[in-house]
Parts: sequence; structure tokens; C-alpha cells
Amino acid sequence: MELSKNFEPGAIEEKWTAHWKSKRYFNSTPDDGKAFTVVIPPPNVTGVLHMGHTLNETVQDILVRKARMSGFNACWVPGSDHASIATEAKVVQMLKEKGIDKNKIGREEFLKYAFEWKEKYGGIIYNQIERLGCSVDWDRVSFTMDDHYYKAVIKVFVDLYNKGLIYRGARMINWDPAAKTALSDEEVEYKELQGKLYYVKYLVEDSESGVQSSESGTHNSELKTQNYVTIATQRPETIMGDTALAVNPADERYAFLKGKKVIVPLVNRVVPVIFDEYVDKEFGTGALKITPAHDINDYNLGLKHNLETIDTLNADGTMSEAAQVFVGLDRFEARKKAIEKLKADGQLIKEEDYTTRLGFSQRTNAVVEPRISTQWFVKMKPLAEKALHAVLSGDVKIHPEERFLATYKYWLENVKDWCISRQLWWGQRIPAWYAPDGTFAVADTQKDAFDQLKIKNEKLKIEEITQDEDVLDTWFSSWLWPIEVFNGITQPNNKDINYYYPTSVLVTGQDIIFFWVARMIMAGMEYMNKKPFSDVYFTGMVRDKQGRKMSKSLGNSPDLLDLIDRFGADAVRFGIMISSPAGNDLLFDDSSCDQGRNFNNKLWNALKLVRSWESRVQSSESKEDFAIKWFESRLNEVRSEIETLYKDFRLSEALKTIYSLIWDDFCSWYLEWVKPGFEQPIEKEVYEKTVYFFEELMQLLHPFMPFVTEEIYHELKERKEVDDLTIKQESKIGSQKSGILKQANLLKQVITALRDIRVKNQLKQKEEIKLHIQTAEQSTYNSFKTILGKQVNASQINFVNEAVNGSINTVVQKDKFFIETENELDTTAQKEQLIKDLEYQKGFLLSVEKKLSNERFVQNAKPEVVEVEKKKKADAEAKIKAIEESLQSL
RNA sequence: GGGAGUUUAGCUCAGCUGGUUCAGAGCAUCUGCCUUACAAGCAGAGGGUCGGCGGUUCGAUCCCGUCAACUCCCACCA
Repeated sequence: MELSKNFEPGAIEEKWTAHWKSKRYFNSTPDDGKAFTVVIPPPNVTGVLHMGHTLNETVQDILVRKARMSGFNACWVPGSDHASIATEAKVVQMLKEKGIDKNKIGREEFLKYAFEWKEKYGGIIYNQIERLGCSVDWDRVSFTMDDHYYKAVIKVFVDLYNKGLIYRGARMINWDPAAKTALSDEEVEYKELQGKLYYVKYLVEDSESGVQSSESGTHNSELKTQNYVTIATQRPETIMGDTALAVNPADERYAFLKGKKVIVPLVNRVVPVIFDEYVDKEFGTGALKITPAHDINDYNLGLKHNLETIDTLNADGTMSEAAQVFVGLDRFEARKKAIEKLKADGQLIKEEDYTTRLGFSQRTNAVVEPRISTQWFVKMKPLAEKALHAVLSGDVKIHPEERFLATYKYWLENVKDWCISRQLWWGQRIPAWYAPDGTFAVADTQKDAFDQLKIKNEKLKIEEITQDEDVLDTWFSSWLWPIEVFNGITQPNNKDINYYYPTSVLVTGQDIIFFWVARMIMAGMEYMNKKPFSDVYFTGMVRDKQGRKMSKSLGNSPDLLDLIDRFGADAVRFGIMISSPAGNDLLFDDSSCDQGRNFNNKLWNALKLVRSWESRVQSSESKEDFAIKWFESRLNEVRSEIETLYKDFRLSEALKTIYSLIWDDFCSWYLEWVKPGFEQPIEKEVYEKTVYFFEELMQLLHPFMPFVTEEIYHELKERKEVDDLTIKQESKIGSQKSGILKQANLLKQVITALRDIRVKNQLKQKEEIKLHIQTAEQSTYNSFKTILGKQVNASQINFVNEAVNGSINTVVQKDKFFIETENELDTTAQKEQLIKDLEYQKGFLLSVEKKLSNERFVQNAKPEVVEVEKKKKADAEAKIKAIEESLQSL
């Protein structure tokens, strides 16, 4: 069959995807072999895959394919995450656009819509994973809300509750007013913003209203008494929730406030003044308003001083009845009104620009409100200890270690309890049942809960108990992922979990080290008594060319399927991998896919060349022995390099190395060396060796670029039914002979040097030359004389003992080369070059001599190093001599 | 406020624990080529006192200190 001009990925990708699938190459079942297990970090079913996913999935596929080709029973489990809050927000939005109100249709109806949504986006995601060429086991596709998975989450909840590791209580939590749910600390993202600090007067109760002091009076320490106190706040709308005013007990300015009360503006509430070391005398005015319901610090002070708590906010962020004023207004609207009112009342002294840090909900981007609320929590300390040990002991290895170990450690050592209840419907519903008297029981089923509750209340009827309305944090299900995708929680000790767990490597973004990685290790240690994975490979963040985060709003996030359509999956994989060192952010640009596509074509054209060698002859004595022996050694050399790179997870380096082996060594050198002349036949043995090398190269590259390599593998030769590259097992790495590698390096250098002086002397490649070589190692040159002649277009090559006058000449290592040509010679350029070389060599020699004459160097340096220096000296001297002679002959 | 990371050619980055096979790659640039695998290509070239300053060492891009710039994470000063 005639090959197309360029590699055309589309149809080829489809063909191999279908073929691999039909042969079930990527489906895994436990056997006697060693398992290599990877569980995909389940993408959220909120939308499509972005470039961060593309990077992660590609890395995983490379590792999985490599393992599969090197003898492992490779199993890659795909799946997706229900992403409770994020998905619910999307579904609510979708319904709103249809004019449907979530609360009107009720829980069950809502969940139907949510599952429809999941089907749709889950489908898109799975399609993207397949298009990218990921060799996942589709029989094992999992979802965090699958029936068994749901049961596992409930089982774990009940178990942790019974162990005393889950409790329910009123705490100050982070509240998302947009999603109207509690959040965990980790789900809050802090951003610096330019805000304002408002200075507000609080009148002291019973002070004589006529005594007005100057505005600066508050800062005057000599002033002993005053009829008002000024506080600074960023949030005037919380004033209505104030239940105290606080100053530092050591602050003399405010000593007069002892035993006094102040009047809260806007609502005219009389509140006590408290004295606490917590208040910083230096900050603001040194006086602090206390709103226990809406600030974590104030809350703590409130507990300490037994203050009243007045919650002035509704769940949606509007002001509640308790606020008395601005009731029903949004908190930010209320802030504006409060400022206006304070101004009108003369109680706003000044405004100041102020940089502040505000918490935003990771999912809805709403400004988070600290709020006191009754929620469910996981006690983290006991779980954290085991997880910390697993990593510190080296049982779980983090890559790159130096950067993330400290972060991991710090978080676990300072971990706070995890708020896991969410006021949502999309997720695993909390298995707690309440009796009308407020008592509750935690159990897998309503029946079990009822049985428990009945003990204390014999008259209770089962219809009377109601289940908790809330669901669990999505990460409370994700943390079981490596276990429950193999049914390890619901069916402990089953064949799969015993075979595949612990998994081999987890590849994920560094942004979810706390959300997910740390918690998976906790769950693994708690429920399997074993780590969930041996290695964690953190990828960096994918950014755009200008270093900006990729986001929908910026429109700088390329569509994966569109990229694949434009460049082909292999090229996209190449593009994302070529510059993505572990843990470092990578700046992604379409042009790196260009490079990948060009590489595809390079491979394709090499294939075309090899395929064009249809006329082959048997020969007793090969002329191309040197090229074959060299490439064999070179291939082995690179193969062992690649092994090391894989071990260290330096995949980008590995790809670069293979790229250069193929493009430079194989295409630019090897193929040119063995290529027969125009319309000449090729030796049969050379042809077969070349095909073999090509196969080996395709196998090396396959994990990175699976489609093009499989296609070429099949185009190289007729294959048997199941002789597919994707499952081909690696052969042992053969030996590498340093002698021939060195000789080939010399040959390459000579060819390059001769081409260089051709260019410099305007000697076209087409023009034949006569080459004279002055060397002490004629036998070396004899071994590659044919190749040299072919590559530099020399009609004859012979050896000389002295300079050839009137020729163009150059020096490589210690050998001299003289080119005889008919052309008129202009030797100026050549002379300049030689002089430049000479100066460099002389300088070099000087530095080496200096080193060698330094006694301390000779004494202290290792003998090998000294030897090397001596050799360098001799080489430099020889080279200088050669150059000088060449100059003379010009 | 605490911690981590980064700073190498015009751009994006390698450089595996100190010695000119460590000053590299890709892209970009320049020169010459439509050579019968490949112009999405071939052949060649130029370009960096390895952020600044000190120190350790016979010797530092690589180790230590310090300063500067940038990035990220964590943290309850209104």
C-alpha cells in the first residue's frame, strides 16, 4: 500500500483504539504476575477535561504502558467523582435556566436531574480519556456514587462514628452563602484584596454627652477619660452582632473603661467592655468590637468571656431578623447602608485603605462567612499520625520529595478537625436518624438506627424518626478511592483488592495534596492497614504562555478534543510532556504540539524511506557493519539511560532522550550511513537490522506516543494476529561497546567539520572532493571509510604523512584533513577559524598547565582526576601542533 | 508572620549532590540548500562572566552565608 505524504492521525487513532479494545489488551484480571496498579484521580463530572487533566492522564498512561510492556499485569482504573458541591451548583444553575426551582421539585426529583447530568458529562470525560489514548480498563470504570461505593462511604462513616472519630457539634465553620452549605477549611481559598478600614465611634454609656474631645483624642495617652471609643472594622455590617468591646488590659488609654459599658451604634445595644491580652495595642485604635457570631477570633473571645452570640446573617448571606436593621438586605448591600447610616449619625470618623485577606469558596467563589453551625466533624489527629508515619518512614514516596514533604508534614502535624457535612442533596446522605425528642443514632439503615433509639425511648415508632438532611463532603468519598474501586470496603479481602492494593503510583496535581492525597493515606492506613500507593508523583500546574492560570473566564484553556483534531493525540501527548518536569509548573503553548506533529512526520518519513528499499541483495560481507554495530550499542546505551529516568519519574527527560535518539542518531546519522545510492539495492542483512532497530525505537517511544508507533510497527512488516506493539514485551538490554561509540563520535565530528569547511569555502555538497587524512590511527578510519566518503561526497580518501599544500584543511582531535578541489580558494576565512581555534587551545593548555603545576592540586585531587588533566595537556599540545602545521600549509 | 521553591542563550527549560565528554536542548535568529524519506525538512553557524556580593575548597553553575527579584503554600491582628 502506498503511504501518505505525511502522517495522518485521525483514522489511525480510531483504528488502533478499536483494535486494542477488541483484543481487551487493557483489561486486567488478577493472575500470578506482578501487578502494576494505577487509579485515575477521578475528574469531577462538572465539565470537560482541561490541560491539567491532559498532563496527568498522559503521565499515568506512560507509566502504565511502560509497566505493561515490561512484564507487569498493568491495571489502570478509570472513573469520575460526583463532586458534590460543584456539581450541585451546576445542576441548580441548569435547572434555574429551565425555570425549575430545586426546592420545589424536592430531593428525589433533583437527584434524577443530577444523575442525568453525571451521565452526560461523565460520558464526555470518558470519551476524552479514550481519545487521548489512555490504556484504561473500561470494565472497571468507577464513580464515587455507584451503589457499592455509596454503601462503602456509609459504612466508613458509621465505623468512624462508633470509634469516636466522628462527632456532631456546633462550631464556627466556613459558610458558603451561595451554595448555602458549610465548607471544610481546605475548601476556602484566601485572596488578598484592597478593602477599607472604617473607624467607628462607640459611645460610652452614662458619659456626659456634652464633653467632646478632639478627634485625635483617642490617640492621646494623657487623656484619661472620654465619652466614646473608636474602633476599626472592615465589616460595619457586623456591628449589629456586636456583644462586647475589647481592649488590652495593659493599654492605659483605655483604663478608664473598666467597669463601663458601651453603646453599639445602629442598634443602640448596651454591651460590656472586656479586657484581653489578645487585643493588639498597636493595631488600629487598640480597641476591638466583638462579634462572636461572625468572626473566629471574636467567637473564641466570646467563649472565654461568656458573651452573648447574635447571629445576624441568614443562610443566603442576607441580614436576619436578629440584625434589627437592614433585615433582608444582602451583606454587602447592608455594609453600604451601614456606612451611610453611620456617617449620617456622625459616628463614622474616617475610612482608610486597607489590604486584607478574604476567604472565597473554592467551588462557588462566594465570599465565605464564618458562622456558628451544628455540623459533623472527623477527629483528625489519630488518623493523621498514621498517615504521617507512612510518609516519613519512606513507605510512601513523594516526588519530587524535597518540595512537598515539608508541606505534607506541616499540614498533618497541625491538622484541624474536618467538617464533613454539607447542606446539599448531591452526595452520600449522612446516616444519622433523629427522634422527635432530638436524640439521634448513627447506623447503616433506618431499621438499625430505630433499634438503637428504641432502647432509650420504648414508645418511639419507626415512622417518627427522620434522616439527617445533609450529605457528606465529596472528599469523604474520594479518600476511599484506591480501596473501593476494588470493593475493598464493601467486600474486604476479595480477590481484586488483595491483588491490586496497594496501588503502584498516584499521579496528581499538587493542589490536592491535603484534600485528597493525605486523606487517602489516612483512609488506607485505617481501613487496609497499608498505604494506598507506593509513590506519589506531583505534576505542576499547567499555565498559558504568559504564565497565567488556565481558566474559562480568560479563555486561554484549549479544548482537548480540538487539540487532538488539529494535531493528533500523539502530538498533543508529546507537546504536554516535552517540557513538564515533575512538580514544576509548565507553560503550555500550541507550538509544542507542532513539534510533536513534526516528530510524527519525521517518523513517518523514515518509515517511507525504509519501505522504499524493496530491492535487496544477499551479500557475504557487509559494507555497513560499522553503522549497524554502532547503532546497536547506541540503542543499548540509551535504553539503559531511559530505565534510570523512568525510575526517577523524569519522564520529560526520557522523552527528550528518545526524541534525540530517533531524530539525530537514527535518522540523521544511521539511516544516512546505510542508505543505498540512487536506485541501488540494499543488503538484505542491513535491511533486516534496520527494520529491527526501527521496531525497537517504536517500542521505546510507544508509552509516549502509542498510535503512531503501533501504526509504524505494523507498516514495517507483516504481522501475526496478536503481534501488537502495545503488548510486546521488552527484550533484555544488550551490551554497549564503548570502543565503537567513541569511533562513531569521531566519525560524526569529522563529517561535521568537513561539512563546515565546505560551507565556509562555498564548496557545494554536490561537488566531489578528494580527501587526505593525516592520522596515527589509520585502522579506525578504515573501519568507517565508506561511510565517511558517502557523507562528505569524497571520490577518494587516502592517508598522508604530511600537509598537502594548496588544500583546504581542518583539524579534528589530533587528526588533520586536507581537501583537494578544483575550485579557486579563498583561505582568509579558513585562516581566521584556525587562528581562533589555536587561541582557544592555547588558553586551554595554559589553564591545564596552571592546574598541574599547582602542588596542592596534584596532592589533593584524586589520582584519576590528575591523570585526566595530564591527558588533556597532551591532547591540547598535539592539537596545537596540528593546527600550527595546518596554518603553515595554507 | 512562618515555610518552600525559582533566578542558566532572545523565549521555555535540562544540567542526576564540586574538576572543558558541564556550559546543554527545543523554539527563535543568521547562512546555504526545493539533494530522488522528510521545506512540518536538510546542512552549517552565532549567542550565556550560569541573579548580586562574600565564604568553604587545589578547584564552584553545582556546597555554605547574605542581599535582591519572582512564584507558591500555610497562618484567627480587627
